[in-house]
Amino acid sequence: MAFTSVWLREPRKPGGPGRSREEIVAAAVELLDEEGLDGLSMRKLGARLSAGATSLYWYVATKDELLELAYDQVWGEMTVADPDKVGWRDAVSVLAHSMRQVMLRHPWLADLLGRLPALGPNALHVADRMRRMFKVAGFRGSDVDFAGATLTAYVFGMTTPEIAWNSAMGETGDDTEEMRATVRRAVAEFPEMIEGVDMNARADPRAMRELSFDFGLVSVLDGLERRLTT
Amino acid sequence: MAFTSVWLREPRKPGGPGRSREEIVAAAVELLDEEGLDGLSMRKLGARLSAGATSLYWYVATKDELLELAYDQVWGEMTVADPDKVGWRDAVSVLAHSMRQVMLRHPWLADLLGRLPALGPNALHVADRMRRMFKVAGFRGSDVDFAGATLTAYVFGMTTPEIAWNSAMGETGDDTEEMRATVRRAVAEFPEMIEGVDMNARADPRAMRELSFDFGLVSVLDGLERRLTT
DNA sequence: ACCTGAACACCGTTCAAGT
DNA sequence: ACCTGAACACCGTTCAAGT
Repeated sequence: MAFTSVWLREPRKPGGPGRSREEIVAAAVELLDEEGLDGLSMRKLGARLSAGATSLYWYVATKDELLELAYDQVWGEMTVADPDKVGWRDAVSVLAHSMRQVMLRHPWLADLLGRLPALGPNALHVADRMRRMFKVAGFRGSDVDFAGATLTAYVFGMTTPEIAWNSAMGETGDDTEEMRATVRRAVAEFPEMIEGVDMNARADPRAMRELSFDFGLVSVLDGLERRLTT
Repeated sequence: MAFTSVWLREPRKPGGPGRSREEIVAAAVELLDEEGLDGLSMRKLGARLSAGATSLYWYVATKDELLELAYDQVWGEMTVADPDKVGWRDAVSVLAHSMRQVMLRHPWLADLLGRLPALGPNALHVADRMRRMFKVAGFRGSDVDFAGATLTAYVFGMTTPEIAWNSAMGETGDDTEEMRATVRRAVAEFPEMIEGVDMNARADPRAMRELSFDFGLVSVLDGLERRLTT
């Protein structure tokens, strides 16, 4: 009914007997990394902690709360540089690359971003530092938020399809050759698309994605920088 | 095992007795619009077509195939302008706004983007035309794809959180006042964030999101344009 | 060719009951 | 304070059987 989040209510007092929140979250992240979002069920997580499936409900009101916790946990892996030392453009750039790497390391993140509120301490810390970066750059007022939203939208939007591609490939094995043939067939009636598929035929897809990410990131940063000079 | 998609195999010959694929897809989109991704189950969709839950498996191999069909269906709602007539920047801009509107109209799209392959005719048509736009702009080689990826990443990444916000608000009712208070509490230790929350306190959130989207879109377009002048 | 119902192996969550 | 098992109301998908 009301807007809720794990972070908006008091947690169980830690330090008692029984499992700790950290233990549970760590196990959840493990399971998510191994089996993906669909692989995480309360029963499986319970088993991994050698507990009954429903014991978890003592620590967590709902599965979504558990996901919020796991979510914030990995936000802690982001690298935030100090814009006063390295300059805002480098700081933002490092953060963007770091966000991408964390997402690639935890592919289930893509499914959660934008679906869950990001009010955990780690997520807030990153957001706080990012605001700082754009203020150092010279943005003022709402533009600070707009710039931040633009940057994260880009990174998130660029990395999500990359993850999907990875996992599609992971399941298929690396028969890139055969699948390119089928894609070419699907694309047969679209002249521009044929050109695109053919052009990328002999490129290394992994390297290509790095190039693409950097191309877009530079574009976004240039475009943001332009907002400052008027 | 192998990489699959509805679009890569022959459909049931249409025109026979029984339900048509269009009928089923239309019902699926309806149900998705009304109840969201979690609201669509094979049983509910079957009921809506006054059929047994499992009858659908005659037309569709799996639920994901059904989603692929619904997915491509709404790609058909995108507005694609002719860059030779209106210029590449306007054409891209119109497409970007259109993508956002379609996503807001079908919030479940956000959950599917990047999760499913987009090999349907409507999605390919849009991609084809977008490639055209960036070629008219002057991009060559892989840069055409990079520019397209950047643009769609931005729109997708920007609109996904907007949808999440909308649905969170939809469930809560519009007690924006109370929830801003709780957010402020969560954010208490992060000085930059406090400023951000306070600043936006009396702004109309809906108008704010339009502004934010346009700010970012102009930035992305400026940044892309800059790639052309070197 | 098309549709059905029963069945299988799962889910998240509640709750009374145990220690 | 913490944990359990049984139970409820769901899932997607398979398959033998019907018309």
